[in-house]
Order: sequence, then structure tokens, then C-alpha cells
Amino acid sequence: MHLCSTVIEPIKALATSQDQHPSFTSAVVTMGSPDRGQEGSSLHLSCAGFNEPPLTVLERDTWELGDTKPPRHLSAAPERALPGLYLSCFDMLVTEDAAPRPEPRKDPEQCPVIDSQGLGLSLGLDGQMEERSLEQVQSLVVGEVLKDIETACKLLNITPDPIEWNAGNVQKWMLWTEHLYRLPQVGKAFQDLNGKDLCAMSEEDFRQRSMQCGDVLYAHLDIWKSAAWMKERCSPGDSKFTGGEELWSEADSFCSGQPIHLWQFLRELLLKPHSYGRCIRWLNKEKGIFKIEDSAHVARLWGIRKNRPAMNYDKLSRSIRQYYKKGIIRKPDVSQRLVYQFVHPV
DNA sequence: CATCAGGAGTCTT
DNA sequence: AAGACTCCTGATG
Repeated sequence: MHLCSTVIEPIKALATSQDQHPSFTSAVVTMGSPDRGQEGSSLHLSCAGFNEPPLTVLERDTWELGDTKPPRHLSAAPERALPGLYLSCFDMLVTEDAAPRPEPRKDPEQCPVIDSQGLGLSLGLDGQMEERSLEQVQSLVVGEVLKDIETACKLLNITPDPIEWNAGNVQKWMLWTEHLYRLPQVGKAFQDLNGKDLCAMSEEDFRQRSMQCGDVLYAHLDIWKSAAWMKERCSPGDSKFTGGEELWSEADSFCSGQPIHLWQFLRELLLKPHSYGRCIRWLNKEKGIFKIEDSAHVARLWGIRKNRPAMNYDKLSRSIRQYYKKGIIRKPDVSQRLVYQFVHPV
């Protein structure tokens, strides 16, 4: 499988340009996290394609380090919901190069574009190397997206594909997304919608239900839809996206399995510092010592997971203390507030 | 005041 | 029955 070679230019543009181009669909790669930029090690990618050329442009987005919301303009997505069009750059990533090799692009002013008509660059040796490294970057990006979604699935006990969600799952996802991006609570506006309804909604529908963050929710859902679509499209055994398949199957088994334990939940949060590092983080990962930075937030997330709206840190900490006897969690030797230690660190 | 420790009854799976 | 939830009293910083 080859990447469409014209993806290279957009990535270059990503590194150098902050300008937006009027004729983009939206494909966004950002470093860091919507919630916590400091970790900065993971890539967040989201795209939404129009089905008219130019099909996709990667652009640098304003969703920068430290920002708390995904890019607004992500929402520039198609009104008609064709699964294959949700994420045209994913499309490019997973599609065999069926189209004829494109001509070199002559116009330097032209915005970098993944041309839907199959136009692009023919590459020399350098280009091939670039292509390879770009492929690695994209693989990494997609892998990170899949991992993030996998984690959320585990934590929420929902399936990765939004279309399968019932109304309860939708509410959970909404609550979770609100907390992740620190959005105002608007879940009520989406009550009684199942996943199918949600997926059928346009950005405008989202905006109508929530002026404040409908577009953000729409964009976030778009990522999930795209990932689900990609998962479906990836043939089993395709190891292109590092661990992607395993991650998914892992997530599936987790979702359909036993209820998650609190200690597992905490560990999952700790494994995603770029998403949850603001509320819980390792003090000493080797020794399994962690600190709950935002007790209310962690309790709220746990409450969402367990469908316990009344959950608070008082109750959560009581549950943690039950682990003392069982030898799962203890207080570290030097006891500190909000600091605990896994007895058997990974 | 928030956190911590632990008893005890209830609920959920 | 296990694990978690809930409510509680009392201690600590």
C-alpha cells in the first residue's frame, strides 16, 4: 500500500504555514493534546472531507498546545453523511494507489492538496524517503487517534462505532467529551438520541441543539465516525497502523466484558497523560505512585463510567481504601494527600 | 475545609 | 458473593 504522494506537501505546509486557505476541506494534525499540551508526545488528527476538489488540504490549526477545544473549523464537513467521505485523508491513508501517478505540481502558490482526481507528485529518491517518513508520521497519527478512542471505549464501556450506541451510550460519550474538552454541559439537548440519530445529524443540527459547542461535539464525533469507518475498511491483519487492529479487538473484548474495576479505570487514565494528566498523573511510574490532581474531576469521570451521577471524591476514595486490604493500592511510605500507590506496578 | 481512615448497611452485577 | 456505593464518625493538616 502506498500513501498518496501529495500528502507530503500538506505535512510540510503544516510545519511552516499558519495561514488558512479558503478552499480546504479540513484535515488537521496538531501536536499535543486538547486537554494538556505539556506532554506533547501524541498527535491528534482529525479531518473531514468535502466531496469536491480540492479534496483535502492539511493545514495547521489553531488547536494548539494548551488549547482546550478541538478545532472549530473541523466542523466544515459534508452535510450528506457518506461514511467514506468523513475522513478523506484517512481515505488516502488506507487506499491502495489505484489512481494514476499524478504530475508534479507546478504552481507553488497552490495550496497543498490531496487531489481527488488523482493529481499529485512523482517523486525522486528524496521524495521516496520523504514519503516513507511521512507514512510513518501518518501511521503514528492514526495510531494515536485509534489508541485515544480505544481508551475512551474502555473507560466508558461503549463500542468504538458511534452508530451502534444507544441513547445511554450517547449521553455517556457527550458527558465524557464535555469533560475532556471542558465544555459546558449540553447533554440534555441530545437526550433521546441514539448513535444512529447522532451520526445522521449535520453540523447545523448540532449547532441548533447547542450554539456553544455543537460544532466541537460534531467535530469530535466526526473523528470517531471516521475511525470506525477506517476500522471497518482495514482488512484484518493489516498492521499498517501500529497495533491498530489489536487495539480495536482489545477494546472490543474489553467493552463486551466484565465491568471495569476502579483500579483499572485509574490505571487507564494514568496511561493517557496527554488526555487526563490534568486530573491524575504518575509521580513515580516505576513504583506505581500516582497523584490525583483534580479529585472532583476524576470522581466525575468515574461517575460517568459507572452511571453514578452522585459520585464524588469522598466515595471514590472510600473505594480506593477498600483496596488497602486487598493489596491492590496503598498509601505510599511517605503519605501525601491525594497520593496513592499501586502495590504491583506494571 | 478537604482529605483520610475505616465501620456498616445497601445496591448491583 | 464480590465489588462498589453510600452514609457515617472521627482524626488530621
